[in-house]
Amino acid sequence: MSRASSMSDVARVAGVSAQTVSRVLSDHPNVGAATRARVRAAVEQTGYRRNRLARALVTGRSRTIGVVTHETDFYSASAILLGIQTAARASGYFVSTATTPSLSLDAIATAVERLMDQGVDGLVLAVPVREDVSLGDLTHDLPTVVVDGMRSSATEVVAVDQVEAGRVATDHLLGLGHDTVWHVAGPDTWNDAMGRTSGWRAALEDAGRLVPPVLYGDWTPASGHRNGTILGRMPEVTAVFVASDEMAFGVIRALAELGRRVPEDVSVVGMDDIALAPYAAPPLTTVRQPFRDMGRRAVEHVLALVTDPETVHEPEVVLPRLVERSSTAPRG
Amino acid sequence: MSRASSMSDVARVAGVSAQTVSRVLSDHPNVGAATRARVRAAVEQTGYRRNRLARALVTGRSRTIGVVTHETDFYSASAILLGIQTAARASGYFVSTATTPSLSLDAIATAVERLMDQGVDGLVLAVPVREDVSLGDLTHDLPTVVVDGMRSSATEVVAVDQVEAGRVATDHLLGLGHDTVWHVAGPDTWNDAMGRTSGWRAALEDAGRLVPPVLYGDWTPASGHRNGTILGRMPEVTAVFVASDEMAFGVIRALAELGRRVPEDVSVVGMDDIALAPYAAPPLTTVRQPFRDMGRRAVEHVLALVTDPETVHEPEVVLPRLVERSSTAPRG
DNA sequence: GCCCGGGATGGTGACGATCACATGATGGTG
DNA sequence: CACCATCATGTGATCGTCACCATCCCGGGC
Repeated sequence: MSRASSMSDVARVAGVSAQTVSRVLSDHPNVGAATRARVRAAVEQTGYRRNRLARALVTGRSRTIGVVTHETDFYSASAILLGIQTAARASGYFVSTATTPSLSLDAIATAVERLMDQGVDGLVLAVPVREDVSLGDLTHDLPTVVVDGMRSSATEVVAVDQVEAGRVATDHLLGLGHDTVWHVAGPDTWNDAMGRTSGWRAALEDAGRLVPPVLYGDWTPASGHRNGTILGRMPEVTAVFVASDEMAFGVIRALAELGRRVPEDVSVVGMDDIALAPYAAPPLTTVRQPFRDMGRRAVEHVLALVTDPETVHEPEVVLPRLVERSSTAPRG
Repeated sequence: MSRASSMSDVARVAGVSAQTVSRVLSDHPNVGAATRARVRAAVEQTGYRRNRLARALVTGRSRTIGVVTHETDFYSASAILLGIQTAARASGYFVSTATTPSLSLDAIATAVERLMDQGVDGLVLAVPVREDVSLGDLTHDLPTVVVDGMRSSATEVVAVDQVEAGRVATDHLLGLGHDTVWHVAGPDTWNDAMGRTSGWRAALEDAGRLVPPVLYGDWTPASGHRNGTILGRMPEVTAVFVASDEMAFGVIRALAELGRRVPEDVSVVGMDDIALAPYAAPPLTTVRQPFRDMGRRAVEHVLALVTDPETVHEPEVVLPRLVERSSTAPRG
């Protein structure tokens, strides 16, 4: 084809002005029924498709939202992205993604700028944004929702109650009779990870238990394995709360290598409830995170902000749910 | 801010015409050094950013590539997407994603149309496209590369040699002394899955072994578990080639539940080498797929097509590599 | 001294759509 | 029957950029 047909082509075929075509396509009320039908037919006949670029240029709206994610293949990231995709599509929006190789403010800012160059209407940051960062500076006041962030801050955040999540996991283990619970945490650059850690600590303190030192991982199963090797060598460790299922797989593997059985010798609770969690050995007790749902809600909220910048975020707190499987057992 | 600054704003500040600003920004040669500097300063001062939409409108290039993926959280999909993202960014391109809830031709066509509305310059289809489908009809002759497709077809495809992959896995098991190898395949709608199955069958036939009936899964661990329950009940099954690691987790779990040990009683080979594969119980022997690399190559090829539609695809065949871990052992 | 080539710049008109406003027809009302 | 509200449609300007062509100026060759 030499050139895609434009509105004036359609207008010519239908014998009306381009403006009328525009009205028909935008479902404007004030168009005669006969004209409308004629235009529809002409559109069909010419195979016309509205040019979104031209449209975006003049309206200032691209109907695209930008998503910044960390450049990893973690389950959580892809699940959130999936929720975002689905919700955006349902609302007739497009999704443009920018990954950032690092979590430094610079790298995130670069990703954001790339998306702004794209002309996105709103932004979902699926990366941790520290509380001391002014979101306005970062995003130049584009409607933005952060998926990993402190709910206490002024920024718009969609998140489950991570403190509660840490607490639920820990309480479950304490309830099984364990004296205390060890913790393999996520990187302290992530707000979600820190939230889980505080919940864990709070639960232990509330129960008057000893708070063991925190071990840190980087979300990868390999880092779980490293930490599992340490924990497995300490006979007093009977219960571990791991801040992600992927790390939990590593921990369990390391324990197995050291001859410590799960759950007979050590109980392990993960976090996320990834698709493979039920198929771990043993099936992993974990705290479910509604990733898709978070993505969906992030989109809904961004779109609300896009439509009306004055929208106030009502943080609906989603309570995480413990999914009990076989990696936890009463203290032997 | 009331309105982002435009080229004419910058031009006014620099005391030149908008055209000159455009030339400076496009690194056109014919601009005086002094003028160039002045314009650069003005750009800096006004915080000007070129409007990509307007640019795309007039040039007909959006510097965006569209990706169609299946709406799932499978590791493979997110890893490929990751490779695409990285490569696109490196080339200064943007990525817009559209997920399709089903693999029907209609659903895929809808996703493609959404992306075309977006004005993408090229397309990567990370979904299976049947050989009898005219890619041209689907994509209206937009530069397109398919990631899951038959290499034999006329379409532009980036893929590893799946037949070889199936063969490698099967040969490995036969080499360990197993009489034959059972197979849990992926859905027969996927070309990759079918390739693996043919490789498996060919390896068995070449070795003059009995070819057992194929069991089919849907890539999910749950489907692996279902099939594992069947296989585990048959004492004659000593070796299984599973078409994805995620299903392999399910198979292994089912075998464990039935009291069959891996690898002592049954050897299992997976496919993909997902991040969790080394942390399965036991660590999974599998065939590595270079997902990120495939994504990267898909982008490179699409961009070549965008630049020069006459580009001919040289299918560099990537040979898959067996990664031996502990889920396979010589026949006991 | 004249002419020519080419580097540096500016002006104009698309690109494809929408918006604000203008126009003409219609019909109901006092 | 004059008047105005309402609906249906057209006109012109505009969004921000780049392609194309015109213009100006300078230096060099003959």
